[in-house]
Amino acid sequence: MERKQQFRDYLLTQGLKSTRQREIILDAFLQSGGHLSTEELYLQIRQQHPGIGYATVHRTLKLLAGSGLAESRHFGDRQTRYEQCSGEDHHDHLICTACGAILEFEDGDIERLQQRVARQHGFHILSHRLELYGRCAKCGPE
Amino acid sequence: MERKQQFRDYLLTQGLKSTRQREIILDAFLQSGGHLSTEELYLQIRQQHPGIGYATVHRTLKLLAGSGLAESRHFGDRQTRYEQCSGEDHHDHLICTACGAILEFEDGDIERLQQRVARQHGFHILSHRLELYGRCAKCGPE
DNA sequence: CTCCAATTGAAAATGATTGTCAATTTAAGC
DNA sequence: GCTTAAATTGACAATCATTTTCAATTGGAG
Repeated sequence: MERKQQFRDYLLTQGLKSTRQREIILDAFLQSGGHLSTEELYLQIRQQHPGIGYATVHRTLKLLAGSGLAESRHFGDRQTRYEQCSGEDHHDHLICTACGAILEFEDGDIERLQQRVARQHGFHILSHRLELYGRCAKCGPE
Repeated sequence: MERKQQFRDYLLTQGLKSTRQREIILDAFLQSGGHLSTEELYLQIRQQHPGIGYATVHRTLKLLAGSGLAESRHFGDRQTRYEQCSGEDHHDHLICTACGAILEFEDGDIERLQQRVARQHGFHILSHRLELYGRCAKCGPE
């Protein structure tokens, strides 16, 4: 799988080593679908691999972020969450305050308007974060 | 001043009391301009009022958020920041990754597109957060 | 295979935030 | 103004997520 090779390449270029634990954590992360906190991933991995420590999961997630396979995000709560990212296409989030569901979306029109705002203020945008909080269709408007 | 009365009213409706400390903290907060962390406000207040404790500043900021005078925000770092808010008009942020400057802006067009996105996904938006990270005019494009 | 550097896992350290509690202060009722 | 119950304060401890430490282990280049 290409993702796994991308991670190994990243480790090589940084003078780091491939380990059994890092492979396991990478697998679990890729299978998980995204938006997991360190703790959630740790608990999940522990079921199959009780020997792997919290610190190792934490450190590996930071490596994944460095390699471009993961991106760290902070939503309302205090936990850092990591999501898979394909590398180029950016997306934003709809977050249901009732059930905690996280939906992703992209909107080129909004991005264009962001550029316009930045221009008006002499800014050069490097990245952005857009999160819409509310209630999803399932949970109803109130 | 109307703001100060708004806070006193809020305390009354909640069965809470006006105190010397809360007045001092409110004054300092209103004068500060906004985007302060608890620690920054605490350090500033301590210069004039060494007796006021960190916990009291922290608790009062939460009250201010409850009263609608302040809003808590999380930018990249782990600290909670509080900013003044007039109550109704929402604004978003341009954040310079070089010098840390925080600019505010409003853009009705973007808000309208956000509503469109929400509609498309069956969401009912209650609030949102939009932050544009980049380099400000002073710091230059790179 | 050897060896050095990187890695691991357990535990401790950190940093922001929140809780505890005895002493104090507020404000409502007299 | 005085009394009193309840809220508040401030110092300190507890908590929670995250990060570091360190001795033991492991990876992989030579």
